[in-house]
Amino acid sequence: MTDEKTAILKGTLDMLILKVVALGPIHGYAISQRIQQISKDYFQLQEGSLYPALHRLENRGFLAADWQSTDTGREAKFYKLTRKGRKRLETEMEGWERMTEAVALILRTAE
Amino acid sequence: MTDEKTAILKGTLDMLILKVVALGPIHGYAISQRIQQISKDYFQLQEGSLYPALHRLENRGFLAADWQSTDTGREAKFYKLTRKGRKRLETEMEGWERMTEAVALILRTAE
DNA sequence: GGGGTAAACATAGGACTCCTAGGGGTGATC
DNA sequence: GATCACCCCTAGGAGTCCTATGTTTACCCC
Repeated sequence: MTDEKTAILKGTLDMLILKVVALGPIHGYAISQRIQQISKDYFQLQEGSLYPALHRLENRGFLAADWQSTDTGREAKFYKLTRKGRKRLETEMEGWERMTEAVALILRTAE
Repeated sequence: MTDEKTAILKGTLDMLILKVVALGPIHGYAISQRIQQISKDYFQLQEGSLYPALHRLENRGFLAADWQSTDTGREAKFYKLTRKGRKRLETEMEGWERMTEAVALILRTAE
């Protein structure tokens, strides 16, 4: 059952992650916090969504990772964009623009 | 594999259909044409997506259907919005607004 | 020292949605 | 009478997100 709680539209998450990583190297756990913070709590990213997404982005060559220690003294996997990932982000953003415009065309149609 | 061809964002289709049906009673086949036309060919709705969507919208009580004949003299299943469907469309449109705003917040973040 | 909490990672399984690829019937057109 | 456009339908697969659960380590408090 698709209920109203499904906040993140399927297919959007990758773009959001790429965008946040584009702001600077960052580890997974912090990505989810950052997305939540920037979106003013609209997106509450679950870890069960986050980590699989990170792995597939890495597998596809959009992200590169290495282990470093955080401010709080723990080991964490820091991600950064690859060149391919930067391109991907661009095309995804353009696609998002076109898509939302197409939706807007329909939603604004008054008979 | 998620490639760039995936035009319709999962979860958006129901809203688009409800909106088009809200413009006036219309049968399934015409819905897909109308969506394609209004969106200036951006959305090319497949029948394998359309009909299952119509059935679930009907099952959930958002659409009501009856058979009538078209201009071209064929039998077709005409859909119209129920009261519940009209409410659903409203909440989906509000949700869409909030969601795209949240995405915009993230996409426009320039460190 | 022991217990609790937050940070940080991970995976399995289910639900849902969309698409591909079929199938079928009818009216119009050449 | 064959082809095309119209009009409906379903099964199966791929992909994405979520729930639920598990692990380890740093920190805090008593």
